[in-house]
Amino acid sequence: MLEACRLVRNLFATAKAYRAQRWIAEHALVEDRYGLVRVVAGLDVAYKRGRHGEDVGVGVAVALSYPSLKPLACEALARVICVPYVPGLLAFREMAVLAPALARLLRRVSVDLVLVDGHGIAHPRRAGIATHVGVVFDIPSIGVAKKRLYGREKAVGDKTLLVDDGGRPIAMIIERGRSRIYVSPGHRISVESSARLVKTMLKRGRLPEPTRVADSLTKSLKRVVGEISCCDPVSLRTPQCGSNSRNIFSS
DNA sequence: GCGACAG
DNA sequence: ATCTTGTCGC
Repeated sequence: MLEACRLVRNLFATAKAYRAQRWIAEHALVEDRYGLVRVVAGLDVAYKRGRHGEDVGVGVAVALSYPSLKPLACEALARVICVPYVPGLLAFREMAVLAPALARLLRRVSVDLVLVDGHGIAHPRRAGIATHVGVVFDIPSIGVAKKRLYGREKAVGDKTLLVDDGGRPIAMIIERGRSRIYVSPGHRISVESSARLVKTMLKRGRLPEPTRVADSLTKSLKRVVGEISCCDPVSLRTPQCGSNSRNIFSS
């Protein structure tokens, strides 16, 4: 079983991944094509080491009301991840858990916007994980990253942007004290709107609420995930959210 | 050849 | 991302 994963690892073709990303980028819309925002989803993945050295990914998709930012629903699952982390190819490693989680969340709630942990078009091929999610689901998405991957900084007025080789804006840097986050469009939204919306979701800590809650849930859930031997997704019991118990999401 | 390099 | 000891401060 471990050999099977090793095989997949070796077969992973960077060239084909690049082709797929060029396709994703071609289909990404960096304009404001979203409606009234009532529900925002946060996506994140955490990892734990399996008994035999495999990576087990725990993916979470949580829906929050907007602008009140109260948890409404959450879907989570875990599975063995055979794709290695390669800078620029993060989506191929995390989509395996994020896609099923988001798909199931969308079955329960009508989501207007998705915040993904990672970059959107602030990527060497304009196809960061937030763009993958946005294009694949054809849903407005924004990438929120803690570190830069691509692009050079450029001060414009009182703001700092990230621009590509052609000088085109690809992300906005939002600074809070000594820390900063990189906000870039994933799909169906502009750089300006991405930054404006994310700012309205900054509550406590460094990340916007949907991302912070997803991150918190992901870390809590991985502690209660048992051994997973196959690559098939395993559903995770999710904390009840909404009316009565939103306390679980506090931390 | 030498850095840079999301999570 | 994950691992991981000690330390600073409310």
